[in-house]
Amino acid sequence: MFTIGKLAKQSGVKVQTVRYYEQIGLMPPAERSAGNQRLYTEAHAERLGFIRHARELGFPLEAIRTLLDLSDSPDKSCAEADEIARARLAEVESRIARLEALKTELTRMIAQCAHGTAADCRVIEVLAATDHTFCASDDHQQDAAPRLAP
Amino acid sequence: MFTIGKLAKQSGVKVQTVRYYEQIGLMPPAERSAGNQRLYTEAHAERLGFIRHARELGFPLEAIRTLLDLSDSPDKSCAEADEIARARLAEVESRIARLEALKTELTRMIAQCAHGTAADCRVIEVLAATDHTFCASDDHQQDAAPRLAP
DNA sequence: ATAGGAGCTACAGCGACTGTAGCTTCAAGG
DNA sequence: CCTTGAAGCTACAGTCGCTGTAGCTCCTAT
Repeated sequence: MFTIGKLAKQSGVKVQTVRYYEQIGLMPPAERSAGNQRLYTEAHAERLGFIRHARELGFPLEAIRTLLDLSDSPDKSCAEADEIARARLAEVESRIARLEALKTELTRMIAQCAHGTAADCRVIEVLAATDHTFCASDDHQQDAAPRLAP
Repeated sequence: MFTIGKLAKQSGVKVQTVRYYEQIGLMPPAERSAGNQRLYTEAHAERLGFIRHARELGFPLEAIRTLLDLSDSPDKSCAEADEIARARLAEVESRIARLEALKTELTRMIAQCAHGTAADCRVIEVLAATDHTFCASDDHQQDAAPRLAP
């Protein structure tokens, strides 16, 4: 049995985050010591490790919830897990494609910058072109702004 | 002079978002009609177009604020704009690299899934491995969870 | 006995919006 | 002229996944 601090250190997740996971029901409520401190076992550490790893792979917490449910009931079909992973893969692939388009455009913008005044700045000029005249493709949408065109 | 609805439609930004940009000072306060409705000119439309385009390229609003300031004072050096664009490019490149690593790992996970029960599911097994035994690389960090290791 | 580190709860804040409630105003049709 | 419905207004809550803070209590070492 160890405290939340040890658990956090062991798993590389912050103390606050562990409490947050408990609050949203991703981690089960921990047992408490006489002085009301949370006490954890290896089982908790494993579950938290699972969550952390899934987060590193970019799965949203709701997906992780489902994956944990599946992992808790080993007799269920893993089709759902497969589907979640495939959806995440598709997402990653589409993000890569969009980012490649961004990279192309940013590279062009920067290459053409003559390092003069803002009036002649290619970077600013490209951004100001409402018609995307200077863009290599129209695909540079929805990166940091995922809901621009819903 | 046109209303916020036309401006929003014309520029592909939502009405709420336009008001939000005004609220945070990215768009100047609009003139108002007798009945207190916002009235916009072409100049506003251009500025909003600039913002939208920059958002599509993933620039954060603070960076856009700086870029707009530069664009408003054409005599300044464009070095700052160049720097912002370069920083964004670096960010995009590092995200691509990380996403490629994720893609590799997700692909492997999915390929090994035998479509049986959760007990034998490769997807779940990989996630449960706290030591990253099954990972092709340790680089699959900080995608959807950018602050896991701050 | 005391110091200080670790734990506790509760809540605010991040970025960039989005959605809702509950109003007022405007434009078109009857 | 009146009504209706769309579009506008403000103000605020919610999204996601945490992170940070305030103001406590508790545990451990000296």
